[in-house]
Amino acid sequence: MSHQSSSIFRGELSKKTDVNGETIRYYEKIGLLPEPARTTSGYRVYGDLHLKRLSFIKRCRELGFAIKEITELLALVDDRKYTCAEIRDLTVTHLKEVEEKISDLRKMQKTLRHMVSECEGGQLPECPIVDSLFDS
Amino acid sequence: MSHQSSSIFRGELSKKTDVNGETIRYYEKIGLLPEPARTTSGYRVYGDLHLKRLSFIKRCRELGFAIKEITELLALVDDRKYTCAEIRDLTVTHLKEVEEKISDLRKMQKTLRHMVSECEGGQLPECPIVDSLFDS
DNA sequence: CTTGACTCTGTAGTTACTACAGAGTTTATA
DNA sequence: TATAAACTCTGTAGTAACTACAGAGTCAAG
Repeated sequence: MSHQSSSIFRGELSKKTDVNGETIRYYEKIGLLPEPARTTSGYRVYGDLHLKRLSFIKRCRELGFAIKEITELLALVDDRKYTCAEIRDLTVTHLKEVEEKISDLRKMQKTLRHMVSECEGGQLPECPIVDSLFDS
Repeated sequence: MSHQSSSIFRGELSKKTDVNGETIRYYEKIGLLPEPARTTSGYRVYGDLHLKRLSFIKRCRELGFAIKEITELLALVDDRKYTCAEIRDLTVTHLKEVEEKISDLRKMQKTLRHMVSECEGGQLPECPIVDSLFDS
């Protein structure tokens, strides 16, 4: 038996996962992270499962999943009833959202670039950017 | 003198600009849209200047400018002291923000696409997506 | 035994809106 | 003219996902 379950306080969980300490409390409050055990004085005591779960959450957030989406993913995983197809569906849906955002931002980028290219950045109060912002 | 200044209520300003009526009130509250005149009964009365300004704001928002950025743009324009270079700077800064978002989202897109491509979407509770979410 | 670093709770602030509730006003129609 | 529909008013609260306190208690080192 070589693996010991490590017990840590919030600060260390925060360090290990690179998730803000307040955010950890927040995740607990909204039910994303299960309530940990407490010391007699009330300190939260986290174990390996919390560490694993919080890392999962962090990775999902980094990939732009919304909390609600993560909740769904975790619900499937927690149930142990998920099928690969369900997880895939959620991921594909999220991927589509990401791609739509990219497409919106590309449109902005194009327009902004055009506006900037029209502008010579002179010292006069005549600006084609302002003009184009006023003409919709 | 053929141009009359049109006086309209909030609902019509909302329709003409396609900006939610509550949002108009909000813009007034935060000082983005100047307080309009009122009828004796207290109804807001908007004129052409409000229409023009709100259209400007809307166009900026569509281009992803933050309220704070729009405030800065409008301050420069209101002062009549702006130079083309200042406006250009703000726009270039914003363009860079947009481009960073695109770059972040592209990374997400790439990872998500890879995850999805690894997954066959079968009926079994074994999912490479879940695995890759758990391994950071 | 005291100092500093940690943790606890609850609450408020952030961004950019959106959505009421409850009351008064205007307008169109019968 | 009466009344009903549609509009507007105010203030407040909710949304997403945190972040930042204040004020109090706790733990570890020197």
